[in-house]
Amino acid sequence: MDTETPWLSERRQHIWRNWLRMNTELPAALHRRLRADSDLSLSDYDVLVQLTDTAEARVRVLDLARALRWERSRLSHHIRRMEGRGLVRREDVPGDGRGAYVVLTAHGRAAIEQAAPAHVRTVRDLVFDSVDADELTALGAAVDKVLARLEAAERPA
Amino acid sequence: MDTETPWLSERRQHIWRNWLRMNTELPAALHRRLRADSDLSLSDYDVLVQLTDTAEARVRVLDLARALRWERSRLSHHIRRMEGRGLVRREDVPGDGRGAYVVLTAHGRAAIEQAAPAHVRTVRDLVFDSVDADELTALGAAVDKVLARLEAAERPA
DNA sequence: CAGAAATGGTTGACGCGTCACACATCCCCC
DNA sequence: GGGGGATGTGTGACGCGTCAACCATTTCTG
Repeated sequence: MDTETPWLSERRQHIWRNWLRMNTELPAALHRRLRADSDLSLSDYDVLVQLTDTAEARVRVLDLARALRWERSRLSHHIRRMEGRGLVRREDVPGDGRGAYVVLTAHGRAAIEQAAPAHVRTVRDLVFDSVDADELTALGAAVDKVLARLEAAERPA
Repeated sequence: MDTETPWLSERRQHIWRNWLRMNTELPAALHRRLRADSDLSLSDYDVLVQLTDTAEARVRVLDLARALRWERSRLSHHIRRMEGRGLVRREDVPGDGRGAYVVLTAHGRAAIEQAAPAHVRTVRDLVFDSVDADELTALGAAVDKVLARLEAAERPA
């Protein structure tokens, strides 16, 4: 506990507020555009990306949760909903009676292949086209450092 | 539509993924710590900050929504819950029969005054202590540009 | 090989955010 | 001054994320 607990400087406060604002509005904008261009939510998209990244288009639930950094239960709920829309399906794991695969369906593959180009364009349009090379480098470094700090701080908890 | 619709470069993809990850984990960490140190959620905190920023500790609902960049209905729901916990209360607006003030209660003031120092420390600990001056400058610039692009892109919609 | 503990996954309840709509009040203009 | 639209706010339904508990299976340990 500091003796004074000073507030953030004017400048830091400004950066911090804008940072927070971008943090809420950028995903919201990406989400809106993705929904406008496809029938996928941002979460659906993330799940499908993970599935298409693997050769078999088939991933164990826990591996998927780890890759997405989602809680198991969140993933389970989401998979159930995606299954209902025919984007993925569950399959038993031969060797392990507890396990379950999440498998990309043909419909799911078609959905992400149709959605991906516009989404990538949106990301480039809203983010990468806005910042120049130096800023991007600094941004990447800052992000890496904050992430490292986050992991160090939250690990022992 | 591009003829090729190229994916993002390896480097950009890396930055982008880490950016997204930080975007989800930093607020989550802030939220956890705030909850651990107080009875406030991050949203509660934001609302209370807006109220303490005004001399009268009393703000019109619509002004509050604009300041927070929240939807009116979201704010309405949230105020109802906060009212139930005694953090704020609603008051009629004398001149305008439709309007409503959101007023900070003594309990609400006590809550944020108790929570703020630790929260500010958390922000400094997790963010500002991690990045050096140059990176912070670039980060601020990048955030400003993305925000400007976002507003330009979403305005006509 | 019998428990006990760990692992993989699901479920239910609850708070939150969004969307569409409802509703009252105010303002304007004829 | 009496509609008609605009403005300010609240509500209900629904999808999502979290938390705690649960169940089935596997693995460990004696």
